[in-house]
Amino acid sequence: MKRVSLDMIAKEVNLSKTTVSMVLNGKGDLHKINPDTQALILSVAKRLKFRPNMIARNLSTGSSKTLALIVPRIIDTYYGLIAESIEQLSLKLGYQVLLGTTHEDPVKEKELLLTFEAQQVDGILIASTQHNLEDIKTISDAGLPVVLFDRHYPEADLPYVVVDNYLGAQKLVKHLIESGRKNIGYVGLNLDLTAIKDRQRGFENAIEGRAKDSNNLKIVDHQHAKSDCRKAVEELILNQGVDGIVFETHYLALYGIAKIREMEVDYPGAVSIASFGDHEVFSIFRPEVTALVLPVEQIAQNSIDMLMRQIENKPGDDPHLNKIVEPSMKVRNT
Amino acid sequence: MKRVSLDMIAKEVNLSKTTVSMVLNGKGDLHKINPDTQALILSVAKRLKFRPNMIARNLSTGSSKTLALIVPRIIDTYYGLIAESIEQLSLKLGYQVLLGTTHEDPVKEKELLLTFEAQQVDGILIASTQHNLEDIKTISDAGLPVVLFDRHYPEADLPYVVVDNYLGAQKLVKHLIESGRKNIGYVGLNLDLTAIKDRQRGFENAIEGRAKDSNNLKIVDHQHAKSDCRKAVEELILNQGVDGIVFETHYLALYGIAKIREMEVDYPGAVSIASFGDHEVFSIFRPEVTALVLPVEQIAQNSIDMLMRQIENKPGDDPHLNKIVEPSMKVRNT
DNA sequence: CTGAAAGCGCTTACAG
DNA sequence: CTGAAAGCGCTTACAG
Repeated sequence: MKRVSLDMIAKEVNLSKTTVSMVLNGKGDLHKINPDTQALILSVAKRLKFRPNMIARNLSTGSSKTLALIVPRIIDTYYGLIAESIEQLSLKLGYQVLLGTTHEDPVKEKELLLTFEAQQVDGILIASTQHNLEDIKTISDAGLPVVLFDRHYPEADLPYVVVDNYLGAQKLVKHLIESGRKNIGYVGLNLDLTAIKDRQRGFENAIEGRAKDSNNLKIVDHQHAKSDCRKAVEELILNQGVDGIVFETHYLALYGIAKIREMEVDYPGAVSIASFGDHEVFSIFRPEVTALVLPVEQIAQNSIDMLMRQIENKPGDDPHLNKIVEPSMKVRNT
Repeated sequence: MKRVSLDMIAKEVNLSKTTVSMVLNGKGDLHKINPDTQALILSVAKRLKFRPNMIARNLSTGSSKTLALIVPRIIDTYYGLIAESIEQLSLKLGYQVLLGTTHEDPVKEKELLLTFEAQQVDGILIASTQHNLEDIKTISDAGLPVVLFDRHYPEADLPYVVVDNYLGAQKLVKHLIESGRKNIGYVGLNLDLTAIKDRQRGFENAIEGRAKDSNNLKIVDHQHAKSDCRKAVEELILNQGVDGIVFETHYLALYGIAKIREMEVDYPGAVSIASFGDHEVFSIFRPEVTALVLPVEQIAQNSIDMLMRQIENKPGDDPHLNKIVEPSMKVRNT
């Protein structure tokens, strides 16, 4: 594939690469290049369909104009939504985004981190498995901007943007209580993530004082989430007699709803539910499912902002960046 | 950020960059470099945590080792799944993937195409809006490998991998007929895509001979898919008295199911449904939803294969590549 | 207002 | 078995 280069244009117009480069980078006026010269260069570049070789430019400028985005999985619509936002925002700022998915595997995550570093990305946005602090630290210390989002390492001094999971869980419980529920259950995952623990703490704390029963808190194995969740729901309703259930994440809610529908219970009359995290089908279902919605655009925007601040970092400006974003209730019919 | 370069290693071991480069690229034996020398270089590189600057390598080799993936939207789980597969496969082959989403906007698509080309990607995988043949042609003719997937331009001579939509629609109808349905309706989108038209043709053809009524074929505006789909379902059931409905895509099925559930009909007893394209919730719903599943891994695998064949293209090997992949019925309870 | 030249960090054909 | 040197296609400090 023979592409037209700066050099070819320079020859065509009988000027130096320097001049051509300046003009084509919009620095013509800055360098006081003759307007006619500029017009000529521009027109020739257009005629020849010149597209600069970004690789060469990147090598020269030391910036690749690409960001890396690492998420557990892209088909999780929560991360999918964030990915879309980030892609849009990056593009607007002139950055491409490289995508990587870990499937919660720290080894895969480590590989991705190293590869992206080698690819000279200008920054990394990562929803980590939370089992790679070492590598992330190393990369960050080496001067490559990193922002943790959704998942962070509380013990580390790295920029992050996360949801207020504790508050979120409380909001869910509060909503159920206010709608008259007296005996609330919870179905959560056995994942070793701060986000998850915060949700469980939030639930336990909010439930305080009310018919509090540790059997109302069901933790299911994330490997067998579907069957275990169905079992948990059954127990909560049959044995614990709950009249409300909080699901720790959207897909647990999905599993739970299916189970409830099969059971002989008045739903959402006798058993009402609320999900931590929204899902596209929640507003399609009848009854529509009440959920705590996580502000994905805010997460994306803050993450990008934080990353850009680091990328454009003036030395001395060492911002201890972090942002805790507030989720909001979307009360629907359950 | 000061990184260690080939040069630093060369100085450290008192050898030339050439030798170091060869060894680090695993070509040591090929060039008969002394094994001890090799061992030394390797160990020093490791100690210094050398990571080659891919940008520099790319400029030198003329290959960026990155692929571009362009899809309408990543939160559509169908494309999400394909994206995940492609990402995995690419990584295995040593390619990173750059992501772009068009949201069905040809202008956005064109921008992405040009940017990726400038970024020197080694190949482009695209589920096109089907309104950019010119640009794709130009890029492909310039020698940049392109594979169209899911959406193709039938009039153009470009490599593609698509689903057999015509056959798929027929399978859906056949299934409904075989399960005793006599009066089948269809809800589709007003999109100007070959895939869509093939589905509608497939339906019409399969329904031939049976109580065929053009009012059984409802085309809804994709801008107001939700409300229009609900309306269509209502008409099909109330006015047309259908006992089975084929939905042209997973989200139409989602909308339709919600509507059916609200209506006073025996579902799936009196009205059974089947969806073109699977969705994660279909197996969670009770009853579980019958769907035609599109072989995403196959699509991903074939697309990558086709792209790689072009990338490694020996001149003279000008393969008219294309693959039509077969969808399969996943019969569940509806 | 414009250009010659060095440099970004690699790879590789050629030479010995 | 190893190295000097050119080259990939840009940018930019410096000079005039």
